[in-house]
Amino acid sequence: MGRSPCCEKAHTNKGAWTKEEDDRLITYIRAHGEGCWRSLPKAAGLLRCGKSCRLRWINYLRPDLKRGNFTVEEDELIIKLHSLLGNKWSLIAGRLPGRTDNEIKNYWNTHIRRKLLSRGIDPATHQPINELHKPPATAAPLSDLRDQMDALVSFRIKKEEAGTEHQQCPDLNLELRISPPHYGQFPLQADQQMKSGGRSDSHCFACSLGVQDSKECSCRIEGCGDGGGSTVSSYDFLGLKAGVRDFRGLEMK
DNA sequence: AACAATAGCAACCGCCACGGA
DNA sequence: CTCCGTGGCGGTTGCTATTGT
Repeated sequence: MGRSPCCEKAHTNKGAWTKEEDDRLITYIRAHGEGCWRSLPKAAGLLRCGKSCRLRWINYLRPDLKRGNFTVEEDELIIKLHSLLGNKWSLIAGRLPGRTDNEIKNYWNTHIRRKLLSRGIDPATHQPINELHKPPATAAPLSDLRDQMDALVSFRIKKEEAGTEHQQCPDLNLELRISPPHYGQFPLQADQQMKSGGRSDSHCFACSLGVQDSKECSCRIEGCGDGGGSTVSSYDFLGLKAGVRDFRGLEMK
């Protein structure tokens, strides 16, 4: 038994969306909100698979999208975040209000990669290309790993470097910090986290990145943001392997 | 003007994590 | 604990627009 397809391919449209399809999707989501994507196409009268609807909505139709060119500040922020997070486009998008992971991914591949290469920087490693020709180091000693840990933990994007971006987006705290799961302050949650392998259902991604009191913040911790349902389910800090879901808090209000 | 090459981006595909049964 | 359905993510594809010859 193979994996069941996400939709009945024989009866679904593919390719570019028409204006009418867009209208149907928008109308449906405005009326019912983002619900079960699998059943949405049928309910909305669309011959599309749920995944396709979700993608179209998230990447193109959402009302809070910021269309248009990326600013220099956004450029630099993307580069910094990529150097920290790698190809975690959804995480990077979470730090750029109004931008989608797909948009950022495309922008990276078409513009920023070339920009970095022209600066003599390897876009994958963010190291000077010359450095790549040095003989590879042998297994990193523990002290080096510790240094890298420290660097990650204390990594900050300086506000002054971001300049106008911060002024334009006061909610965007550019003091980005990656830190190990925080257990001490919330003993009950810590217990839940331990039981679920480090996951938390109440500590949102915004908080874990140091953007408490922001619009992105959606956890229910006192003194935190205004809520909205986004959660961080896991964040493999050491490997920067994030299984972060639904952190954008973009439900229709 | 016609064609080829390249760039840009929307959309698709396959995999994986999560949560509920 | 395991299985399965679903949503989400990252990589890739393919179409269209633009630029070069």
